[in-house]
Amino acid sequence: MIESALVWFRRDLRLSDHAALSLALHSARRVYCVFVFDSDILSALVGVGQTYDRRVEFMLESVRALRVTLRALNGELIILHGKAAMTIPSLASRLSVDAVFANRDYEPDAQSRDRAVLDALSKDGRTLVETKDHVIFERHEIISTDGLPFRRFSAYARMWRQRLGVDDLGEHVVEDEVTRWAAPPPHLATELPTLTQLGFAQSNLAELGIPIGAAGGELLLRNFLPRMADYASSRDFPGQDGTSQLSMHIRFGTVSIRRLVRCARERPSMGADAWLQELIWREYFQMLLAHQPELATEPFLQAFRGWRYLDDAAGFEAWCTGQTGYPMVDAGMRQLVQTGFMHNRARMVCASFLSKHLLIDWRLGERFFARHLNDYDLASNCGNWQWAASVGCDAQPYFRIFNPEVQSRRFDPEGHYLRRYLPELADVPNDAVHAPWKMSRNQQSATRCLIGRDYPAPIVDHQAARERALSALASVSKSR
DNA sequence: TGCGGTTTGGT
DNA sequence: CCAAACCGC
Repeated sequence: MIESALVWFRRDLRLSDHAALSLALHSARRVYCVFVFDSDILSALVGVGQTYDRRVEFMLESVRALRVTLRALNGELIILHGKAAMTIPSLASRLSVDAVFANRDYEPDAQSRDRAVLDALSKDGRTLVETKDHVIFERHEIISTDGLPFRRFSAYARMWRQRLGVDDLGEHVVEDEVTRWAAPPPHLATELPTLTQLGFAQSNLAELGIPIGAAGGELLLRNFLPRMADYASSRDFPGQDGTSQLSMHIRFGTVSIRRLVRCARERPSMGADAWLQELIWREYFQMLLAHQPELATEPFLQAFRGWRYLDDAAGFEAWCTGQTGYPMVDAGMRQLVQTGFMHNRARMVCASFLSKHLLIDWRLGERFFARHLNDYDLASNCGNWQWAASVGCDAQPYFRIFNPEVQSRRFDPEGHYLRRYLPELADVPNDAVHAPWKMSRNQQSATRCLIGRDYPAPIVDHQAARERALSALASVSKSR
């Protein structure tokens, strides 16, 4: 038992089932809690010209909620704004704690930050205790018999499921040790910065009605549980409420991943199984990136490293603004920019369109998603973009090219999703809404959707773009 | 979570 | 003759 500990909250903004907090409370007589608005991360966002960011607001409000919950248990949350690599060691020193506890973060930038924190702490004889919390299995726990990471998701998922036992899902209880909180010295800040102080303007997050904080995550989970059995069939339809809506909460740790897996296992069904499979995909990509940090910017397949994509500024602009002329692509992109979310079916179609139909570098698309996605996660985003671009680990075969019109007909037959984000298609009937360019001029007038005026003509012809992509990708694939 | 061709098994 | 299954890119 050590005398005192500091728990550093990062992307784990909850109190329940929290590995680092639980371990600290069971190891130290006095426990302090801190959250740092990391100026390195925030200024990087501002540096690329962001004036608003829904995630910063989500984080701010979730930290506020965390502080409320802590105070209700007679605890307190120290709140700092600065470079975490410097403020954490200096806070540890001011509080004279024996150790800092944090849940391990596997992203390359977080790894180097945490190494710097560890170095600084060690110089003063302190330690950084890192715990497993964000995943069920870390990168060395699920590997093939040759000691290397699995290159096929199916093999990885099979072992993941075989290995899973009750011990892996145990709750990291904190509620039984709430008497151990230490009151921070009065001169330490416990006030939240304002959005303006953090350097951001207000976004439309409040209008979107996304439940925030650990209570918000719990609310969404309870909303999903009765729908979970239908997940396998309903998740593919972007016009339906079939997905869990939990991705942002998984990203910020306002819900525990162990709790989610427990929920899936306690309610066996096709839907629960399909949902668990998606959670395993997440861990697969986390594991891959942890093994190979360069996958954040380089494709897994060597043959595509240094591959020259097309330089098509106009095409990229049309894609970003949802003006490609393909309704499923445009609806997805406009949903992304307007709400910070995009249904997964649309993500696949949009990613495929950029990398195959336009032959634009998947990294440009990855960066655009990074800028806008509320649930943005480096490992999942890079992994899925590489999958869609057919340059990744266990990627989609290069010859499988989504037809945006067919995807639209199959997964949004009534056009509900399309019309929600494309008001110019409001009067276009179902049989034409997936391919409005096929309407006659008379039909265009009658439905108040003149192609080229109210809604763009397709910027590329599907058939021609498909053949161009096939020959370009085939030449690379054959050369390796 | 492709597409366009051929095979197959039913009528 | 039809549609589902199957095959290779």
